[in-house]
Order: sequence, then structure tokens, then C-alpha cells
Amino acid sequence: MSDLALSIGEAARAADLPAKTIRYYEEIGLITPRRDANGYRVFHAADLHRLTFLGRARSLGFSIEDCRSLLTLYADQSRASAEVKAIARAHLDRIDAKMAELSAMRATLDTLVQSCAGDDRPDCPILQDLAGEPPET
Amino acid sequence: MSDLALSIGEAARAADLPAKTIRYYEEIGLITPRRDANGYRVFHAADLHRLTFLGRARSLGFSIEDCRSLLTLYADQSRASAEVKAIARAHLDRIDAKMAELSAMRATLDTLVQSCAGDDRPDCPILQDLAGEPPET
DNA sequence: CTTGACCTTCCCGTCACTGGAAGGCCCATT
DNA sequence: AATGGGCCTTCCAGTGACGGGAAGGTCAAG
Repeated sequence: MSDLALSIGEAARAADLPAKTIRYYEEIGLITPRRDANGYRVFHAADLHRLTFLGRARSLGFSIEDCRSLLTLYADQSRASAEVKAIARAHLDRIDAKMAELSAMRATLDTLVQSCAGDDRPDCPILQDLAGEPPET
Repeated sequence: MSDLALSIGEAARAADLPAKTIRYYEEIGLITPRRDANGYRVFHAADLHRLTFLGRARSLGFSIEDCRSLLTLYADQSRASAEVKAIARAHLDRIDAKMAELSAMRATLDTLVQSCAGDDRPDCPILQDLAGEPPET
């Protein structure tokens, strides 16, 4: 039952988000803070709650649209946890795909870096690979 | 000694890059194909070589600016392989950082997904976590 | 009354493209 | 000669999720 009312700067500090990001979230309809008589945004406890929710979800890599869905589900008392889980699992799959991609890049790059002398001579297996020349065996 | 001369569509097929991407690379100065009398771009062997180089470098995740540097080094016969290696190693470090970030997300998400029943009931540890509620022990 | 720290909106830039519109060119068929 | 289809050209706008910065309003302190 607090009558907490914060300015955007205070909300930014409290939610550990840049004020710019908070304005952006309002612009795309993720939050709708009230306005004071002077036009300043006023953030109450519920707004702060949504902001921290967003900060946490974004830090887990959920897209903005995922966040929008998750917030909707969060507010819906009659939700099915299966819906939440489906979003999370889809995101997990994207993460796995990205990691596989990075892992493949990493493996190739690491091999190339290992094989390059890295001195002041011009010979470079990295450039050779990029140029499509077969590696010397 | 071939007098190979390809249109952008042919070059796109040969280099396995979208024509749009090739035009973009020209726009930002990565390639400078000649022009035919009718204004059409004409790609010769050297252009194709640069395009495949770019395709390979991009597929390894190098940024466009990295690619620009790598192409310059490739063309510079008096380069030091150390310069190439430095770019590659910096990129490797970025990949490692990204993978670590994804890995951390993945671990948290996986735990949450595992703990969610995923049925038609509303109770959801994923939402609880996002909302900042401590997990039930 | 001024200073300085806030706040407001608005617009541009990021990165590496992608999509689409409007129009020109070329070859083949009718 | 006209038409059709498939190329090609340029230009403009949008993507995701903000960040930078300008121009100006507001407010409490000194």
C-alpha cells in the first residue's frame, strides 16, 4: 500500500535501466506511466514491477515481442503455464542455434589463429583460408 | 587469363551472395565493379575473388569493418601476419564473450524451463523468476 | 535571479542488410 | 512493330533495441 511515485530518473536507478530505454518501452506500449501536471512521467509500484520484469526478461535474451507476450501472460491469472514454457523453450532453441553457429565459427577461427605465425612476415594462413586457397598440409 | 565478365546476377550465383548484398558492398566501397555502356555492373575475376573472400569472412562472423581491414591486408604484399592475427584474435575474443553470455542465459533458462510444469494451470516458475519472486525451495 | 540538474519531445545513427517501387534494357516471340 | 518476361538500375524505407544529442521546459537551492 505504498504511494510510491518516482520520476523517470529515479525509476531508471531503481530498475537499473537507462531512462532512454524506459521512454522507448513506453513508446512501444510496454508500459504506460501516468503524467504529472507538468508532463513528467510518474512511475508507481506497478510500473516499477513491469520495468524490473522487463529488465530481467531482456537480460535473459528474450526479444521485445517475447517480453510483450510474457507480460500479458503474467497479467492473465487464467494463463496456462504451457504458453509461458513454449515461449521460453522457443527462445532456448534460438540460443542453442546461435551457440552452435558461434561454436562452428570459433572452431574454424581458432584453428586459423593457431596456424598463423603472427610475426612480421606476410605469409598468413588466415588470409589464405579467406581467399579460398586450400590450407597447406 | 580469362576474360570473365559477369552481370550482378551471375556474380551473385557464383559468389553465393544476394545481389542486394553485392550492391551494398559496392555502396560502402568494398568492391568497385566496372560499368558496362548501359550502366550495368560488370564483375571480373578479381571482383569475384573479393566477393568470395567477403562471403567467407562474413560467414566466420567478421564485421564489415574487419572485412575491410582484412581485404586491405590481403592486398598488401608487405603486410605482417601479426596484423591479420590480431584482428582474428580480437574477433575470437568477441565470440567467446558472446558464447559465455549465451551460455549463462541458457543455463538459467534451462533451469526455469525444467521447473515449469507446462500444463494448463497458471502457476509458472518462469514468470515468478521474471517477476523477481524467489524460487520455491 | 541565476545556476544546474532534472525533465520533455524530436530526429538521426547504429549494423548489415532486405523489401519494394519505379523505371530502363535486352532478347525472344508473336 | 509490339509485347512479354527477365534482367538491370536507383532510391527510399524498414529491421531491433536502443543511444546520442539538440532545443527547450521545470524545479529546488543558493
